[in-house]
Amino acid sequence: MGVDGQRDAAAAARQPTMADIAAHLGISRQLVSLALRQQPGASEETRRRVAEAAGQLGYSPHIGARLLRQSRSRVIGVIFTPAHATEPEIVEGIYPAAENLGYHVVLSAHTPSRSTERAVEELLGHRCAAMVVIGSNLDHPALRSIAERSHVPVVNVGFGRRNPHYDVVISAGEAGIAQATAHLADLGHQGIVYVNLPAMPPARPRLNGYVRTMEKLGLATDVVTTTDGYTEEAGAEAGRLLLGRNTLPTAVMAGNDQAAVGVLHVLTRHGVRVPEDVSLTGYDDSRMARLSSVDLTTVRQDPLLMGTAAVEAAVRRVEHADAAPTRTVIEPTLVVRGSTAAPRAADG
Amino acid sequence: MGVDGQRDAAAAARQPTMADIAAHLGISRQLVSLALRQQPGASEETRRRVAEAAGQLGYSPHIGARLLRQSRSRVIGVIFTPAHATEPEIVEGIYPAAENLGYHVVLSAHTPSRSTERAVEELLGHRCAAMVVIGSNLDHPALRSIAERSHVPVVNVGFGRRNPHYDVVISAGEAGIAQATAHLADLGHQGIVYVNLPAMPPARPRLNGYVRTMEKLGLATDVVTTTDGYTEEAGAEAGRLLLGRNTLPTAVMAGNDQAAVGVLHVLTRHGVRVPEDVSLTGYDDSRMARLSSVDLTTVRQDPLLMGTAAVEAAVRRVEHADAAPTRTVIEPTLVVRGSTAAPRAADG
DNA sequence: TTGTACGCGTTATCAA
DNA sequence: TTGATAACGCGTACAA
Repeated sequence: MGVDGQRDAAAAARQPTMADIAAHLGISRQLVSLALRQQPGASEETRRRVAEAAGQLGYSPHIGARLLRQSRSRVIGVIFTPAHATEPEIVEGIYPAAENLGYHVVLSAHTPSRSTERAVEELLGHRCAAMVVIGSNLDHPALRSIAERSHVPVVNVGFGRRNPHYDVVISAGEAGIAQATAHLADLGHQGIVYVNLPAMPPARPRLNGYVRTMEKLGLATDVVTTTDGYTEEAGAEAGRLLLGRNTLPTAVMAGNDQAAVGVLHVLTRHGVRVPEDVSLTGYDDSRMARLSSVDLTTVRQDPLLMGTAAVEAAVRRVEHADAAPTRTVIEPTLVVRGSTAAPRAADG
Repeated sequence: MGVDGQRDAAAAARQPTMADIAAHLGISRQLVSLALRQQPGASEETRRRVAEAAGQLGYSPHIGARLLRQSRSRVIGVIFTPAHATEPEIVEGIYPAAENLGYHVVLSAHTPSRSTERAVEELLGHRCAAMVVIGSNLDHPALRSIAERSHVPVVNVGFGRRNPHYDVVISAGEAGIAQATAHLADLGHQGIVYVNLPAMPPARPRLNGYVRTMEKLGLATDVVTTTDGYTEEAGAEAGRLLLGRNTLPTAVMAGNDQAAVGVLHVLTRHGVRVPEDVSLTGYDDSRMARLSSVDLTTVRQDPLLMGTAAVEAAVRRVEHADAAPTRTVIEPTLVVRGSTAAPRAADG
């Protein structure tokens, strides 16, 4: 009782531990551990009492201590950029996927003031078993270097070719843009402009999808290239370039949703109606695209699926040390909304 | 040499530890610890060799082990919603602020599939010294319960009154809206509609700011209330309500930027020009508001400042156990852009 | 300047 | 079914 009292009093100051629960119930720490982990070795009655005491004392397991003891880490580190558009949704997909496979998630933000290097360093400090890097601005050598130095499997999400150093999870940008292009051609469009955003990491496959599909359809390509960035601002720049032409095209495809919204703003502000005068498509199926006021035809990457694929690739590498890095391609789907319609010439 | 060789070989499989560095250099592990932490007790030469070996072996300190050993935790847990608009910017402000004060940051996401409770549980598992909760959808009793059960200081960012259970960091919504209202009145507007978003946690003070300022100016209040949500969709709903009226007001103030953009989309799509026909204001100075295609007059909350204030409040509570929770009000500033102008009647 | 001994909270191995 | 003991990586007295 004297010892219990001391334990209880001390527990008020710090987070309760297994020892506190054990002292509280008058049993050993180890038994508490077994009971909490649902391992064989504790009686039903003991299990019940331990669970009750844990809830009552506000016990939560010390993740660091557990990790320290266990030989193998069950932590997946995730590097992401908070301010970006699609990445948060991928993060949302990572949590349930990791949980299903029995892994923890530790997030590390990459911001203008916090380099990817720092984010990596922190994740290694948490002894993550693998790292998922979402939408980084790193090139192949940089990613390769991280994978080699960190001694843990690395999964790059968003772009990249198959390679022996890190896994890649990617949406089939070429196929997605091809679908959107074919959709516009089916509606009767012939003058289809593509707004290329070279600063966007997965810009190249999307451009390829446009060029190849147009060639296959026997249509002339018409690409507007923005100078920098790949957000609304870049789209607005493209919109102004289009307005400076003698005649507008009947359809515009933007490299992503944000740029499409930038185009939309500029066009509508100048009295051009979408889709009556110009059809418009985006890419990503971001939240903005779904707004009734935007209602953008776009291509869905399924960020949840990408998050799941990233976790599965990571866990596969963790649990099979000799497995070679893979490249997973998530097939995108066209989402037709109100921003595309047949061109007026084809109407009459 | 035999022992060193074993250490080196074993280090290839796991992350290197201080013991690996020590074995590599033939010195004691504790000396490595002193040298790495820049503590007195190691020679200049030793320090240099240790730093070199650490870099060479790819050593990074084991955060969990360090936390376990040290009596006091220097970790600040942050709960945020990845998909929200302003919160990521607050997160970006938290990192440098925490670093300045010598604290680590551990993020925990609150998503549709991951409750705040879970996020709290995980942060407690990391033995954070304090928790910062950003833009939660919890009410006062829930926050109070978290603060009491977790035994660590809690800082709520975004809304809330002063109370004895947790700190509050808030932007002065009333003052911000008052500034925007006065700005519109100065331009000559008299029929100023406020788009109230009751689902938004800090809705009340903003509404108050509008009502009180209008009364002070002797103008009639005119509030449009949305049914749910507080994003573009809610703004679009308000925009449609306004279009259904016989005459449009000359100025519309939205409860936040997202709603303002929703209003903007609906109005411009129906041929209403902003600001020529209707002036429009938002709140938050989000990235969207700064886009040249949106160019929204808004109120700046300074998310970085809020992040800094949240960290400072948390650290204060951590380092002064008997300190009472505070309420920090960040003064917002009006940002005048192109979406507001004098009404046409006042022009002639 | 360097090394020894111990403990943080947990899990794992073994014996009772 | 339970309990003693060791170990994970690190920091910190204290001794050499």
